[in-house]
Amino acid sequence: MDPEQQLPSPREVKNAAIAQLAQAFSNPVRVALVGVLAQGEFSVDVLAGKVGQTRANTSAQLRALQGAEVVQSRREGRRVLYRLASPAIRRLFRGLQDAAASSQPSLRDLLRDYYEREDPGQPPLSEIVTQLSAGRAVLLDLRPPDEREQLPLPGAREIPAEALEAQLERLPRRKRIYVVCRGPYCVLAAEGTRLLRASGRRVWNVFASPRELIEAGLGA
Amino acid sequence: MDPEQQLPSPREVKNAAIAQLAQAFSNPVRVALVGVLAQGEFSVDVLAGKVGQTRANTSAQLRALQGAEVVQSRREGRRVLYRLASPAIRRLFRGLQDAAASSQPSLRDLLRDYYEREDPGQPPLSEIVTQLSAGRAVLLDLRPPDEREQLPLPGAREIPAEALEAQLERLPRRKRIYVVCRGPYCVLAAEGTRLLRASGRRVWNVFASPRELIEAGLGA
DNA sequence: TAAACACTCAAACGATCTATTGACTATAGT
DNA sequence: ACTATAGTCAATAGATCGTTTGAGTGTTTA
Repeated sequence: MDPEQQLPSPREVKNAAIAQLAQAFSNPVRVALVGVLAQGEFSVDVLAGKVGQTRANTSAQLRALQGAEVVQSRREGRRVLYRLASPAIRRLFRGLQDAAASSQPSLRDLLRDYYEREDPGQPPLSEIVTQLSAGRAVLLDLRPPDEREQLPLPGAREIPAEALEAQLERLPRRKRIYVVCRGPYCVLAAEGTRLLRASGRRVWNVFASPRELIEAGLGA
Repeated sequence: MDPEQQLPSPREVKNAAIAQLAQAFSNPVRVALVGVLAQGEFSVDVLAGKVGQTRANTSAQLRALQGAEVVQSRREGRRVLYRLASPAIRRLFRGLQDAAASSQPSLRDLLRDYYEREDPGQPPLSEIVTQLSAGRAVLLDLRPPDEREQLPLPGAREIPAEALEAQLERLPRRKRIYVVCRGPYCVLAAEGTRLLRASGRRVWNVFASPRELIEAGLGA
């Protein structure tokens, strides 16, 4: 019952486990990797390209994530595919993003500019889904094709972020447009929203991930 | 719009901010400090005692936490009192504990032994509060006095964990007993629950923090 | 069987982190 | 003013981390 023992106490084991888990997220490259893996399952080379790192370093950081039981891997032919280890990890990653956004003033300012979360015109998710189902609004999916296909959004217009400027004409001028990308804090979605607003359209950046949209009933 | 720029892009800023926040939790001593600070506001020396570290190291780790905007401090006389910076941090810490508990097999085994979370006899929080209000059960608060007084639980029997064995007689033999301590993953609560069960009493370790109990209506 | 591909591993380097030591600063009490 | 108390700071040494380089391991295709 003594809280201070010489041998590793359960409390120390617990704190060490939490520290180990947090340590997995303590590096920007690993955070970027988790951010991509939140979209689906990808090979080392694809991940390396998406986060802008060498193959070797990407592999090393993935192994670090695997050691912390944040990701899992499986071999398929000559590729090795990585994915998040559990829904608990997905929730934790979202929690980290929320906490970073709401607790660090510097980031909060950046994000207010970018994401306009408290945009007063933003309806709740259920209302957005209703509008989309009724055809009173359009959903625009800015994800790159390989991420899109891992969890497609039924009925969405699909334009990869980097092609948005060139394909503006595919989008209605008057109808309400909801933009979605990797998740609530995705930079691409924020930039796309700005671009579309500048073109005079009525646009909102949905503060949710594709998964949340589907869970809210999209396409059901 | 190019996702790969040479100057720090917003995405890199965001990932770096998340990494910095996670880094604050990547050390067992800092995790222990946050765990204590989740209970209230304490001075450096008190914290050093609770986590079993020197004053200097405790101060240094607190400064690291402050740099990540996880804690704040204020001076009162010759003491400096630290506290968590925001409710967002409190939520994040809880999320980290949940994720660690549910995702790391090694820890999950340890915790199953200790916390018996899936104890089939454990009613929902609201029901527990109802039983307590009606006097059909007893709430036992095992926190040390200095933490207890930061957020007292109305109507609870107060026995610090290390005094529990000596004061067993203060507790009823037949009535249902709910044990609470620092939070759902508190080792002291788990050990206390075991001790009480061994004495033949009907005991449950409430899977909640004192704050959650009060928010569930305790004493209202 | 050889070549190409996708990835991992080992070594190595500088950078960062952790904890200790002892000196230093600020406040309160005598 | 002196002393005790509470905390911070600077220096340091050992450990860990992050990334690159080049070699090595499986797997598939030619």
